[in-house]
Amino acid sequence: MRIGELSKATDVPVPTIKYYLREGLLPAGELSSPNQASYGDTHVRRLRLIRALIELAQVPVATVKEILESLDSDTEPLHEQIGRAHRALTPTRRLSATDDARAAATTQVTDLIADRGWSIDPEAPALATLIDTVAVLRTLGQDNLVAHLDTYADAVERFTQFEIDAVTANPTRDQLAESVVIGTVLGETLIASLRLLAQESISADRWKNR
Amino acid sequence: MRIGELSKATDVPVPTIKYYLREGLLPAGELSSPNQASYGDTHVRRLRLIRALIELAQVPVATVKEILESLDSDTEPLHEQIGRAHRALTPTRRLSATDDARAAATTQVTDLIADRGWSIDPEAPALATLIDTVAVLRTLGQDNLVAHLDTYADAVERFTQFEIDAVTANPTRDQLAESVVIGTVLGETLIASLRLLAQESISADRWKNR
DNA sequence: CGCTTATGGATACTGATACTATCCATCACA
DNA sequence: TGTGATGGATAGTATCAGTATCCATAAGCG
Repeated sequence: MRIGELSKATDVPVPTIKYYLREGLLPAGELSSPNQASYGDTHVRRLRLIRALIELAQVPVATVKEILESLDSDTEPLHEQIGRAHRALTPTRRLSATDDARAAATTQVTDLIADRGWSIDPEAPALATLIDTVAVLRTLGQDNLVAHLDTYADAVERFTQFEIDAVTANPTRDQLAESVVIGTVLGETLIASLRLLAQESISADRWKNR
Repeated sequence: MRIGELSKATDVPVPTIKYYLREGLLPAGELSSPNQASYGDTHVRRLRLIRALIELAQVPVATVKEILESLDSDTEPLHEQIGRAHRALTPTRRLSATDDARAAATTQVTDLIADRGWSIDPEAPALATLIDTVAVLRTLGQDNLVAHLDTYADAVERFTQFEIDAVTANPTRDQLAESVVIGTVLGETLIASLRLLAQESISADRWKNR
């Protein structure tokens, strides 16, 4: 398959494919001569994955690169790989919540984790994000949402459990790792859009007239 | 409160505040003379909200503007407002899934909605995103994840229901609308980070050694 | 009163990101 | 044999989210 065909197969413009090659998102094709390379099925798959991450999940190119690199290093333990993907997916932010809201958020989240018996690395990037989010919600006066953190955690635990099960069903380790990454990233998009739909439906029922 | 104090109170640099004023994210302060304005508590709140949307939820500035405009138009019915926020939050994308995956995804999602009795506008932006996501997951060979769409929907329905309840508790319509927007956007961040934490915990338990 | 600092408003500049465009010396193939 | 595609390199572009600079004026202090 030449680059033009790859482009046709995936609907990605040739210059964009070249760009991804340059950036190291997509492995180079097999060179048969200095200006002739051939691409295979893995390239089609990989390219589709790249586009899904970028367009659907809005992951920045640099982050996609990191994620794919971790995917391609099969020496790394799976749990490490997940950690790497999580880190890549969690932006660093510096936020303005009031100090007491932040303190309250920290204890609330710590308690939640303890209550559920979750084993969380204190350095986990998602931990900081969660605390920040709770703190901001409090600062913005949304205490009644935050009060039900537990309900959220219940629901989340539910689908996370089966996600891991579904993903574990993969026979080879490589497939497993890929599934984990895809599941982590696109799963979020899936959940988010389901949630918006559910909201729309419920809001339609409840607020037709307000 | 002058702009410098507003800056100190929210930890947002003065030039950035000026930028938000220019862009119409933040209403102008009350002018006492041609170059002297005073800002109040609403500005502090609004600015915090803006930063939360931008930094935590990664919402682009232009989208924040749209959302806030809809928030400030109290003539608009609540359901319309939510639709507007959803539209602003859903990026338009053009994706490469295989045609049969896309067809399968469309029927699956349509069935899901019918089964649950959800009332969804066929134009709902989240609908297209959901179909795309399912289609891409299928194309990428993640059928076992997609097979449990229903499980996801269950969990999502669970917290959406109580979110709407929590938010409905707001006394005034303005507060309600604000809560809805904050809940919609920051709720997603909350759920996403909870999910990452749950994943980390389960993955730690299961794959310590792989 | 005078002097330093801050302010509102306007305009210009910057750095990052994600591509596009152009060029060129091959190469495939009709 | 010539027309179009290709790999590789380099340069250009559009958008985004701020920063920086300037200016005339105003506030706060000593």
